[in-house]
Amino acid sequence: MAGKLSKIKLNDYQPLREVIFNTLRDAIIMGELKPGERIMEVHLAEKMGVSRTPVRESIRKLELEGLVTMVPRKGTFVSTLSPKDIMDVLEIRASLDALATSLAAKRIKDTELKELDNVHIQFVNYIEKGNLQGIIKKDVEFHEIIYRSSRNDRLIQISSSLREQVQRYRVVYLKGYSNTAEILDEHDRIIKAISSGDSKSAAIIAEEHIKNQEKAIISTVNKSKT
Amino acid sequence: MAGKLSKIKLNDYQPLREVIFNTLRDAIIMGELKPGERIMEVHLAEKMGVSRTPVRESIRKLELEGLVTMVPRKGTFVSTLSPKDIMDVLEIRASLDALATSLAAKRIKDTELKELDNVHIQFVNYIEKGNLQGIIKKDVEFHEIIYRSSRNDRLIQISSSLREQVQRYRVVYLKGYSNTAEILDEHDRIIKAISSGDSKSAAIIAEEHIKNQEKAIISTVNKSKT
DNA sequence: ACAATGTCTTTTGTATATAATGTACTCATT
DNA sequence: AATGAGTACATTATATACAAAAGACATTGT
Repeated sequence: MAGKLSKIKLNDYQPLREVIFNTLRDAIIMGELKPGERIMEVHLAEKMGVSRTPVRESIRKLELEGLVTMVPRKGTFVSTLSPKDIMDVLEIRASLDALATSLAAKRIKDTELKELDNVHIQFVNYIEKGNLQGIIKKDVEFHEIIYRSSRNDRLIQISSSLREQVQRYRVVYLKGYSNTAEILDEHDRIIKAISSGDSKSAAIIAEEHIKNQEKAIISTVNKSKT
Repeated sequence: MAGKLSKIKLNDYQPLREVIFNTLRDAIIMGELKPGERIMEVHLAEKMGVSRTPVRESIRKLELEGLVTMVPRKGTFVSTLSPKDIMDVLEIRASLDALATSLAAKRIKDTELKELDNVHIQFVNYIEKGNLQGIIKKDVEFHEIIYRSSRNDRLIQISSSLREQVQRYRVVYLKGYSNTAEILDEHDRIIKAISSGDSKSAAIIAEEHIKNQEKAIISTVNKSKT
């Protein structure tokens, strides 16, 4: 059991900068820190009861993730998120989701397939109950399992960063999901394609799935313009 | 002329951490810092004549780019780069290059098309002369123009980070290019597809182009095993 | 009244100091 | 001789101190 213990301890310790990084990232994604809002090191450090150093290090990482924008000797701001930005992200995600799903169709294990089924069932449940938090959670899990099953670590990493961006946009501008029925149906078809090992159609459906999101967002943007 | 002066000054100023970040990144990509090699803050700071702070901040960013690996309270090491890692990267690049090239076929401007032609001509020249440095440079430029023409900023950013990884692998393990004739032919066909606006075949050719690189690398790996 | 300049404040950029942790080595004990 | 505790050393993690730059505002000259 020593292995387990040491592993637990390893997961246990987190440097302050990691804690702060996660806190800030979540705050930005969940819209608590709004696009364009200024981030001041001293202020944050005081608020969290730490010194500026770990705060600074966290901000550097957020910068590379694109969540904040730094202007040298001026300050740091929460990145703005234009419709063009989110279109760019979705354009990429369409490709990468297609890739991940087709890889998953080839490489998924039985246990993962079962997980996928379970998560989907819970997803359907939450939709029926109208539980938005639950819906979001299970939607994220659904795609996470697929990405994990692709057996491509870097793909997992990149796509989760992209997913964050979309999530952020959704929270800040859309404030929720729409067309859940359609999403549900697409998830159904994705599961079928993966479980039958049909990587070609898995890719096609996954790509459509994202493109439909694009359309939904475009229509919302246009609506808010008029 | 005041505008020009102030503009120059603006571009001129780079925080130390940026300079260090770039220096270290290049050193890793060019194989001067070898995979697994340890990176010590004090040591680097002394060597570059600065304090530890900007060095640390640079390392944080390198970590997020995946070029170094940190173990809390132990130290930082140049990331190792297994064949599996590089296969993962190429798998993604195949998709993203296909995407970028198909987008470029739709969105490229005449001036960029001319640039592309020019770079390709220079590329051919360098191949004939056997100038390896030149070949690499023009190959990079070729793909950079295509990515730029995709008009998708995030795609540009992600793919250039992936390209760095491949480049690093090439330098560290392969120490050069092979099958230049094939690459040349593929670039030719990519230009044709883009200039005729044929996004479908542009995507297909670009994907093949990367997959051929995969094959080349796989065969080299297998060769070095025996 | 308006523009230019200077100074004052705020905030970031960099350096250094202190604390905590991991590693390696020595020495004693079995 | 092998193992384990203890200790010294190396290195990172965090905090604080100091320097430099940018922005705001007031003051002064025209």
